[in-house]
Amino acid sequence: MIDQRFDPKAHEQRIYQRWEESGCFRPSMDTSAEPYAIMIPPPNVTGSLHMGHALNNTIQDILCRFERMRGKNVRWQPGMDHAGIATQMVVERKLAANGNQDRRSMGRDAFVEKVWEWKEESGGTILNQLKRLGASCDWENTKFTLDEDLSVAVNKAFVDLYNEGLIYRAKRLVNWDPQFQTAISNLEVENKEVDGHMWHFKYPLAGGQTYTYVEKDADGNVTLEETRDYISIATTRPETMLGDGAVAVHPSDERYAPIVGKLCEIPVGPKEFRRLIPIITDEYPDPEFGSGAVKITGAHDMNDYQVAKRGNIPMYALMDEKGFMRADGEAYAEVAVVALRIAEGKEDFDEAKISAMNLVPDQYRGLDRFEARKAVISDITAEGNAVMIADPKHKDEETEAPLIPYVENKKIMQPFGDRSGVVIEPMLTDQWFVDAETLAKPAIAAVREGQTKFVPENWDRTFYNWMENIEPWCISRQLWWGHRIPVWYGADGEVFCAQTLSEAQALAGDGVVLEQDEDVLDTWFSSGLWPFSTQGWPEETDGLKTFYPGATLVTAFDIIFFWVARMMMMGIKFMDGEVPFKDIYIHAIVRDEVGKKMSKSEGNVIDPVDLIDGIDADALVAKRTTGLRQPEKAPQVEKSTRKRYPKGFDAYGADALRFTLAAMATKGRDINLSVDRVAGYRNFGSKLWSATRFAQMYETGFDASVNPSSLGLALNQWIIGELYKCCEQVSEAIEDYRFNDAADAAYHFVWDVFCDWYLELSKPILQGDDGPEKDEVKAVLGWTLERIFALLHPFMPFITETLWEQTAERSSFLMQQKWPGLDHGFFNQDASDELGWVLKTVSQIRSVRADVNVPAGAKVPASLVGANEETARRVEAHRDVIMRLARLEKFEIADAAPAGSVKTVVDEATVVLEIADLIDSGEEVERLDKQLGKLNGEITGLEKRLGNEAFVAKAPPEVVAEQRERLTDLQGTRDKLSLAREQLAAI
RNA sequence: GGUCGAUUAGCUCAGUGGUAGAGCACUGCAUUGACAUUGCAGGGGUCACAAGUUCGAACCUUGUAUCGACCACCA
Repeated sequence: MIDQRFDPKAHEQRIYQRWEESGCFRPSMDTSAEPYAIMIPPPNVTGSLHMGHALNNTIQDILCRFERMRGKNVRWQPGMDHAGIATQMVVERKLAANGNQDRRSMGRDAFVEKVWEWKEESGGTILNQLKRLGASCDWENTKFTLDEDLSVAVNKAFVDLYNEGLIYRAKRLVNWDPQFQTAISNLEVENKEVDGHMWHFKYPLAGGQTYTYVEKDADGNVTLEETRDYISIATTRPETMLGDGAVAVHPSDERYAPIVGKLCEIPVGPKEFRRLIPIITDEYPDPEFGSGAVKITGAHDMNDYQVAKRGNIPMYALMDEKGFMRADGEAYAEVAVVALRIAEGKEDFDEAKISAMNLVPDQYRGLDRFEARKAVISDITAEGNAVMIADPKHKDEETEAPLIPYVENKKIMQPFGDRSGVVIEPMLTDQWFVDAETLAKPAIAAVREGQTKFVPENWDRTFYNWMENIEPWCISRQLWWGHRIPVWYGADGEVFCAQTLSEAQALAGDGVVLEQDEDVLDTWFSSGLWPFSTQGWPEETDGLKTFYPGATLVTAFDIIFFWVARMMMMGIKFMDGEVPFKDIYIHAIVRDEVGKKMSKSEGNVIDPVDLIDGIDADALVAKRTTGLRQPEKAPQVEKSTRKRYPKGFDAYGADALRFTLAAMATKGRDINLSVDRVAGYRNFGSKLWSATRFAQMYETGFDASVNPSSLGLALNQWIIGELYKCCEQVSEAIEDYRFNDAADAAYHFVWDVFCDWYLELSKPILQGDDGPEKDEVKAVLGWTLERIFALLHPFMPFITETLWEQTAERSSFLMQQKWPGLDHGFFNQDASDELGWVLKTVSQIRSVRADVNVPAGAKVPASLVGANEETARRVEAHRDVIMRLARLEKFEIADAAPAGSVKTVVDEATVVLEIADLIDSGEEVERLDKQLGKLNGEITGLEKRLGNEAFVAKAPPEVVAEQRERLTDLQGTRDKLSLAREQLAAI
């Protein structure tokens, strides 16, 4: 006999170890079996399991276990991502904490060695957490993106793309992270709205020239006309004025037509060396916005960069890699003179010359960019070059309002590094790029042609939208942790791209001294190769042949661009045009139960491991309040956590968590995770456990063989039919990625049908005399339970495997058994009708008893009036069990009902409870009236519909017939009930 | 500005044109034998709003309102 309850802690890890040791997670490599592969989205080596991972991996595990049981050759490919920036950050912080070391003083090799040490010691806890969840990955084939074989793949991919011209080096404006001092891709930049200011400054015209500035309204009437010796500019980033190369206005802007082509002065820096820049036209400025004139700082703004390129405007870089104003090069006085000659067209320039020029005036050199901003603003204002307006604070006063500098407070979008959280600075630097546009085309086509399908399909719009507007992908990072770019330079900068140093040397020729590029590749470059690099590419391995393309990619939408798109591009490119996976299942983001994103700063994170192992309230609060960025938030977090989870979390176990996630995994977008539901599904596991215990009490034969088509009892035929129906529903739902439907179908069958009905119905037989009927029920009971174990196994692997193990001597694991319902579909309509009638009869009698307040324990005499032959037969067959479940003293066929009894109609017959003395006839009339009212409402509706000629003519005939039949049934019921009511009222 | 989505029971959510559903919560009853992590019964919804298509709309179309996500943005 199994224990009274299932204790997850006693079994989960033990069972997992047994599975792993026996090699159950390895692919069968059975050549006759259909291959089935899922590539895990490799978690960061620094990562630890969060709810998103738990959902993601539960879904993958359900698919893998399901397909494995269906006989497929399954590889769930696990591994980890080296996560360049994140990992380097972790280790750098750790070094700083332990003795103030920094990577630059250590040197590259020593630092990288440290990271490896850290990886071996602390990296990859997430993989062990996945095991706690029950993930059936092929662990023996675990890969890491920096493994030697994967690095070979990375180098080959790079070299091939380079040789085809799809990777190139260029000087471009890229997103620069001043904290990590590296370029990052567009995707790693998060644009956030922040409170900002827009300053308005005057750029004086060269040589004191003036012009007539005219503003007109929509009808062409002059609203302002004045003589100006300046052009007004608005900016949110005054410090970049130092690098302006021009002022641009729209070609159609009449206000500035008189001064286009003239020079104006940047009103900052030493007076005697003021730089002059040309006023040019470009389509970019919006005449409606600000003053209509835009300062062009090609080296520090993405839009200005385009304008500068079009107009051949020099792009002066102002900052160093830390985001400080440059302090290198010649003194400002000397450089400014050169810049003036360039602006006047008197001196030629090229890229190298411009980038060597440091146009930061001496007094700003070395300042942090935000300090420099303050200084620039105050200097310009002091000199009187700020645009002034009347102070709005004084607008109601009679005296003239004093003038103040024109500074607008407004929300501006600012780019932040998604890892560092600091403001990103566009910087002109040499970087490596992938020609993403070329690679994207076949990937777009593959989705359009249906070689790869998004599930739910509307995500393809998001995919197209991004892929069709894709920009060159910046793949070089100024980091040390990652795949070093396989490019070597000769002494004169000649480029040799090759997979190894010796190959590069061969290209360069003997004796040439080669230096390898210092940069590493974007982590996503190697992740993009994951579906084939993990299977041995570029070697033609069995793994590659068998498991490429994979079946399904399971991931969240926030990674479609980062990863999915790149795998599509790379997979098609390197695997002869074949897509890396057939389906892309995009699942929801897990939020807290009120729909808030889980975040450390909100203190609402639910750690999956806490739900599995349990955590008490104090520990939970402590966990949620430590590490908050805003300490003032902590007390609130503590309060809300204690209120919501006064007892912390029970140890619900992995199965309950998995089942919850599956049941909530609809094809919508968000999952609001409620701990109550986890508790509910933990109870479901207990229910199954105790049902098994029940079976054991009657010495049920587990491991028995049952032939569904040669059973004697309708009860058994019925439950097996229901089981198969359920198996089919679950299979179809999983195939269709409707995990919630699959979980619901299984839950409903096990609890509502099997436990609540089958077990109750079987009790009289199990507790009765020995004989063939009892033997059959015992066999079917055990057999059905075993199929239930199998059916639930993909969702609840631990408890089902434990039950399997503990109910009989087993020669193999449950996870290796056949998926139920494959071989013999069995459904007996007669048995289904018959048991349907039993269930209906019992339920209705129970309902009536409760309605008229018959004491729950009282046994009442009952009879059935108007039963046809078949019903009479059913009464004989099921009398015992009906009497037991409905608590009847007798249940007999009768010709007429005794007066004053309580009645309910089941199909053609009327059940009569002979309890006139127990009840108040007035209340009973009321009850019947209520039911009749409901019935009449429905009948009226149906009659109206069926009376509508258009309905009868146009609706499908089967629908009309169905409604007719329903109407007849309802009318029959109504007639019987109203007869009962009249009899009762007559007393 | 572009794109996608949501609005159904007190709460969290299913529901692809034909009788409005689940879990939790709530109410009443039930305690020796599988299970109180339980059982039985019950209350509770104008499916955001409006118009349209249709014999018939929670579902299709259009519009409105509110909320959300992503992308791109005005110096």
